[in-house]
Amino acid sequence: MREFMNVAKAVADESRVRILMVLDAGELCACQIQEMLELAPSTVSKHLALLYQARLVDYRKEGRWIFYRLPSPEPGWEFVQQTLEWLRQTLAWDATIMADREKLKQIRSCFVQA
Amino acid sequence: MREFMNVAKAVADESRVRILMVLDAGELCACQIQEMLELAPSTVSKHLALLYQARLVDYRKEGRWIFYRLPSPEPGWEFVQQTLEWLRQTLAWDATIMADREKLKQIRSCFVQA
DNA sequence: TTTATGTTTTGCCCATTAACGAAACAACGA
DNA sequence: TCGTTGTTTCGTTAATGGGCAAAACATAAA
Repeated sequence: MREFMNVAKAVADESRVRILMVLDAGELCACQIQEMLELAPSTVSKHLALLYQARLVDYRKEGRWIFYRLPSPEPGWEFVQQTLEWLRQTLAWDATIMADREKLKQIRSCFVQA
Repeated sequence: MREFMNVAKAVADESRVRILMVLDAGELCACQIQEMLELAPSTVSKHLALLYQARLVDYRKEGRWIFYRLPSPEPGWEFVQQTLEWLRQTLAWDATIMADREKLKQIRSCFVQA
């Protein structure tokens, strides 16, 4: 139950839901997510830490950047995938989510790795 | 998005999740739910009102009692059913939920309508 | 080494919310 | 009618949680 509640609370915030949905299109570094949400870096960092605690995102470090992505399926954590699937089905055509995807195209095109 | 967030916030509380799962076995009056959760009537009433606002429960009045139940499928609100299905799949074997079901058997057997 | 950039941690403020008790409301029974 | 029972509303309190800025941390470039 505790693990379920962690996940449920994680998706009970609009910013975090937007993060998950935009990561569905591929990994992003924290600064790209910050730019998309237009929130302070510390705020976004906290959101990402909470999503990681709930096992809803994974990350890798590369140079100065930290790239976040949705987790790959893991035995014993099927309900994480079910949660993501629930989000996809419910929010696929949501106006906010679609606008975020559009905005992200711009952000992606300006991003260059060293 | 607003409707989705209402549902997401509704299931981000353990008491409310327990209510939904126990209603999956059939309708209950508010006093039975109160007895199961061991919370003050006013607290449970507020939880039920919030679940109703999110369209996650429905109710009917009969005499002095108010019976709550899960909603039947409605066109345009498929995601409510998807949410309930997500809960069922995730929490079917949860210890808390199973204990609640057991406790409810006692509560049901003591309940007599006028 | 110093500077710049990306990220997280810390500390604080403000809004939200879960909890309760008391009071109000509703419906039945004596 | 008057109590009794079931439920909700209201008012208050304590805990939670999202937001920011500033400081700390990490890594790469100058």
